[in-house]
Amino acid sequence: MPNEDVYILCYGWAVGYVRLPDGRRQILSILLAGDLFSSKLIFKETPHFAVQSLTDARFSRISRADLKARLDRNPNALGALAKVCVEEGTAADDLLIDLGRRSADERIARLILSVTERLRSRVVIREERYPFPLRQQDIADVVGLTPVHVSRVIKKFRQTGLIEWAGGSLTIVDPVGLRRIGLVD
Amino acid sequence: MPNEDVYILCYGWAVGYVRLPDGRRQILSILLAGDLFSSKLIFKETPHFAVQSLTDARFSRISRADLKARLDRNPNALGALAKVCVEEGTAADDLLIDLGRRSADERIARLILSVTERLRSRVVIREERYPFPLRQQDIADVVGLTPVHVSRVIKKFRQTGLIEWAGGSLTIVDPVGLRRIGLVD
DNA sequence: CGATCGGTTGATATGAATCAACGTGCGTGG
DNA sequence: CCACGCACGTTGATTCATATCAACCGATCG
Repeated sequence: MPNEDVYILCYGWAVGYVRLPDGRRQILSILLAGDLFSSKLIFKETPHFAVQSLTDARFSRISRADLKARLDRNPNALGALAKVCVEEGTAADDLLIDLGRRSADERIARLILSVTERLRSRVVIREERYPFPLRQQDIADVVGLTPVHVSRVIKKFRQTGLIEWAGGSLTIVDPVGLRRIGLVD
Repeated sequence: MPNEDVYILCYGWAVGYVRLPDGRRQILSILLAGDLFSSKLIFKETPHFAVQSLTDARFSRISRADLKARLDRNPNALGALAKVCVEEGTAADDLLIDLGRRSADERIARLILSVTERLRSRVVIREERYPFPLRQQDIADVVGLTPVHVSRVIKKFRQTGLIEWAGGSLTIVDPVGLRRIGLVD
């Protein structure tokens, strides 16, 4: 159904996803505090995906009409919006390349790297330890794999001393090694 | 390098793609006459992908500064641009779902359906026969498969009487059957 | 007329999925 | 406080979809 409003995640983690009728799920984006659910929804009343929180979360609602009015009045707000759109688009393109052309190891390494990178630009990180509330099922649904395969890859990453991950918090033990796997580009 | 201009495909077919250093290629979008190379490039000087034509093609160049000026002056042009951005974004999301969660058969059926759908809205089609200049390698690079696997799937589609395809032109013999494979959503 | 390009085909290999069992922590209700 | 159920992760065995390798074919073109 059409929706009058547009949402921003204020606190916590969430994902934007699509579920097919037979149960398959694809996560389109991982949302962190400060993210619009999608810039597309500013101009599109009927969303083509759903949003679900992974942690306690808060979001705020903005009336689309208000937002547009403010955009018209404030010309440099437009530039900011454009920037958000571009970032969202290139993130989608990056994920496309991952899903189309990269191996499971590469995809998961890159997911970890990209999320920690985004995290680092927003919150204070102490000694390479990041909050990481994604379940393995969620990771699987981002990178197009099975949760059991994700489990095996993560196990390998742990055993080779690349990462530590327990209780929703992650530390990258060997950033160089992880980048060697993920940063083919 | 930064680029002052922005391009529109006027005639022919092209693809926007990324090539990884080891040769792997992922096509991000199939461009038809009338398409912007990418709406992202209006606000972003350094493109993150390359474009290559599949047929004879013509494109026209527009200065980014001019375009922005025109956009400022003409408020309902902004709406048109927004629409293009949204369409581009949802197309990317659709492909993401394909690559992450759908089988080879589904992906290829959907690719055929989506391209013919776009084609139908722009040119006159006679008796379900479409121009289709993609090579199997190109199809493979869109849907994240190998050209030889694409060949096998196409063979199956031909043998089961779904499509005919030869000499760069395609006809959908059994649209219902093709949609039954591809339209799980 | 050989060379190249795109496609086809068969044999084989392999990455990831599937199926199934088990473990472990945790919240909840008795 | 215990017992149960549930969610999540792990592990092993097996299967399956797709990749890889290699040969060949037909059309096109210089």
